[in-house]
Amino acid sequence: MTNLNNTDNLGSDIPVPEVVIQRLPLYVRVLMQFSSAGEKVISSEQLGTRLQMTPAQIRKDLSYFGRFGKQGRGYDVAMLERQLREILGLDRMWNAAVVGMGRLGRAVVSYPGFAPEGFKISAVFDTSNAIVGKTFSDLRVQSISQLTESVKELDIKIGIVTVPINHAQEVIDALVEAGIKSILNYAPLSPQVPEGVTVRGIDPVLSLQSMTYYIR
Amino acid sequence: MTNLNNTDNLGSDIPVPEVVIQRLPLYVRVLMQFSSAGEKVISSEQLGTRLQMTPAQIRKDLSYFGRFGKQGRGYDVAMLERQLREILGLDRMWNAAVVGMGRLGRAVVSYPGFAPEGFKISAVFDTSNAIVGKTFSDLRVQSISQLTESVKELDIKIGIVTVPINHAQEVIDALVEAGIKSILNYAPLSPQVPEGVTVRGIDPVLSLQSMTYYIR
DNA sequence: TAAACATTGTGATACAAAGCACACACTGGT
DNA sequence: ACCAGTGTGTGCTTTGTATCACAATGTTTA
Repeated sequence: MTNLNNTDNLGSDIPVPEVVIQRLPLYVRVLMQFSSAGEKVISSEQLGTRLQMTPAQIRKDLSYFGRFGKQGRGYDVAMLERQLREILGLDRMWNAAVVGMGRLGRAVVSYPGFAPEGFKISAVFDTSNAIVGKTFSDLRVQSISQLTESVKELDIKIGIVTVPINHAQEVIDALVEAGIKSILNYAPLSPQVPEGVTVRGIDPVLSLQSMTYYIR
Repeated sequence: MTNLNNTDNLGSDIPVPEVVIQRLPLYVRVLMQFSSAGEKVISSEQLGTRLQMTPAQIRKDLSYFGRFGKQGRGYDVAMLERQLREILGLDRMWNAAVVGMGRLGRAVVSYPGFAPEGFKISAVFDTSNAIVGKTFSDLRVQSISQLTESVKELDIKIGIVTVPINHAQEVIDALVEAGIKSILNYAPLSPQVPEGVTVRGIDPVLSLQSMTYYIR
């Protein structure tokens, strides 16, 4: 143990490519699997096989954030998972609001996959008065006009859009207006958002439509 | 260079990048919007604004497949949509099988967005005997052991996986075994598949997990 | 303690995608 | 019939991403 004081180029401000960021959660997921299989250590090679990518790429990706491995050995599973979670901001809870309480919105609020990963749906909204006031999964549906207020009060940082396509853009505008910077969009359109706001689309039809190219 | 004999590189076999293929459905979507707004003609600039990308990129993408525009004018909306649909193989119907008839699977079969785009869910399966035999949306749940047979009989080309994570890999193996080359995977894992099989994951948690990086 | 082995971290290199910029082609007005 | 205006298609340049390949550093074995 000669020099562990590796404060190097970590503070450098070249931005990390977005593709890299998008891969980190995949690493976290595999690490969880290894962890629950009782493995203490993992190599870039093992990670690579699981994710069908080259070991080199994984090492490069990780090297953007620090030096987490040990030569001749690999990465400590628990430690690497902790580090990656911290980098991604997954070491805390995030409050989300769902807008659109139709069939899809109700499926989303009752989806059991969010909570274990630290995403809590703390408020739900709808544009239609017919639905406002009803309760789903212990959440009373609020009018969209109360969005800004609730966002502040409940410290909501994520918006999930499950309204029909014809209301999607206006709802997204409202979320942006309320200060939301991260939006998960289930509506089948490419919304217009100002710079600084991140939107990720969930769109099974788009996925299918690009797959058919390969089986034509 | 006075050679205008441009019969060229359209038949060339350099493969079209996958990113390009994935963008084509976005173009189709915007074209539909323009079409139903009564617009007859669209420019790469207009397309670009809608999709938040540069006009040049759109023109480049399209040029992989032919010359669809008219200088000084733009693209004929109806014609370009037809062309792109043909390229993507969207000028026909596709039969799909859903495997996993739990909460998620049932949501998927009753999702009204697939049919209008030519994706028909023609059979549904489950691994559990408790569910086999029941009927959802007019489809009788079959045992997974009948997969290969049904795939042939009903000309199923697409598999949609909605089983819990612990059964996902085996179900995907079964689909591959049955000759399926295109899989839409809702289970939160990166499955192992042989070369030649395309998998697209639908994974809201992954999307959220990479967004939090930017709001930390 | 030393030698054989394993695996990281990274500069250099190769490959891929995006954007620029302009010749060319079409349109519409006079 | 011409000219001004517009927007495509594409070669070239720039930017971005993935891979290679190896020195450095750790582990294991005897």
